[in-house]
Amino acid sequence: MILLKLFNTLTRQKEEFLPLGEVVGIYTCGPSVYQYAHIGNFRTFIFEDVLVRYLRFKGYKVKRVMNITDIEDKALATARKEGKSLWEMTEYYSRIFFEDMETLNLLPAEVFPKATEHVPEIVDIIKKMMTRGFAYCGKDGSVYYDISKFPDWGKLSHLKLKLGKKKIKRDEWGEESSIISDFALWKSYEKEDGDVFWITELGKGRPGWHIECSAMSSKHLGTRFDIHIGGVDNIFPHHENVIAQNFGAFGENPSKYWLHCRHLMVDGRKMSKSASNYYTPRDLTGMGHKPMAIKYLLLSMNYRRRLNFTFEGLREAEEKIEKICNAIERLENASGRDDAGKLAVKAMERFEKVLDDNLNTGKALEVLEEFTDDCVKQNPDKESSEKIRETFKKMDSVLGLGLFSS
RNA sequence: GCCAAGGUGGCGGAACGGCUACGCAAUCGCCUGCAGAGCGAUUCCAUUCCGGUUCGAGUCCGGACCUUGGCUCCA
Repeated sequence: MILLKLFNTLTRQKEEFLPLGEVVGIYTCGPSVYQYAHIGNFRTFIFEDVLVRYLRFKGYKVKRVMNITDIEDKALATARKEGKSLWEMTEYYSRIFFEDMETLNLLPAEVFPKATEHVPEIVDIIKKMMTRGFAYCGKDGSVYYDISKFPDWGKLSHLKLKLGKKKIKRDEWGEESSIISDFALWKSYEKEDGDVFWITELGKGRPGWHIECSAMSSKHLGTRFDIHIGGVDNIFPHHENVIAQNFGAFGENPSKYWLHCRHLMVDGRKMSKSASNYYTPRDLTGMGHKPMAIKYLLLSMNYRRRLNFTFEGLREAEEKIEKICNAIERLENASGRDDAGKLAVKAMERFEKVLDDNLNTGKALEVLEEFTDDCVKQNPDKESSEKIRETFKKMDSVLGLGLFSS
């Protein structure tokens, strides 16, 4: 079997994918459920989906965990502002998220752990860090990670920051951004938290932002698993801190491969919630665009490259999908004489080759398009048209474009 | 400022140091009762700039300029 190569942020190199054990463990940073997820977020989720599908296609068993971040400063602030309870709000946006996943034909993860349902595990892992001397209790009652104890800090993001002693409890911009700071693992209760608190051995309070990923990944995948994925904006500080935490608690980096999906741009700028220049899947479907066209567009570029979202691109994606579906439909009544079976074999080989190279979905779509063109030009006989259909099915099982569902 | 990524036709985007993809747009045909879809053909003075290496550079080296991203909200 040809090996898949993946770009590991940790080493900044493409590496051959060699799993640690029988089942490939994948942890993916899921949505923060205080807003609608936008198609930039979904670029990462779609990439993850194709990776999982492709690994299964290659015969691996995969266990994927996708966390649901249902507690953090922004979520609390949003709930307060909208006059809703945190639970009410996160429940709503989680439901929407799952609906959107289905709309985009994304496979569900094996586990969708919620931060609020893992407080005992969170407390436990913080206690481990304290026992091992990586965490301490601050004067304000919060528990902080002592960054000076972790020599490898910064290895993932390659940032050269100065060691400082500024503590960050709230997830806000520090005034001196070039100074590394101890960050909160457990945030002591404050009035604005309202009814959101847990009474634990660490006192009355709530989990910090980064800790859930350490707690939930170690619970559901063990302290060492294969792949951790997220958007590039998670590299720093989130994943850097996750690595620090795991080292503090278990003495090792939790993941062998760290994959990061680059941002989706709109009009040449990053699509983000804070810049409010984003579209959600339902914005676009509401305008009459097909979900699979959105997906097609988001897959049309290798995940490590920036992709600029335009409506022209969306329209093109729509046309390409239609073209492919039309070609498949025609095969149904094929009654020609050409033995086109070779086409299918060749296309499949190329398809795998480009995906093996760091999951280049953009090129995979090109292969799919060219294969479509080739098939249309021929007049396949019954037998080879069956082969061709099978090949389309296989490709679709990896890309999840629902080519056969209409 | 520091750390990255990148600059290719009207647009989007490929390209082991050699044969100048491909798609969109545009034009013309074929097919069609009309439309759509499909097929064929055609058009377009493209590699940010300046040096260097080479028989040969979009590709390698050096230097500018510009764009974007990260630098404690974020997929």
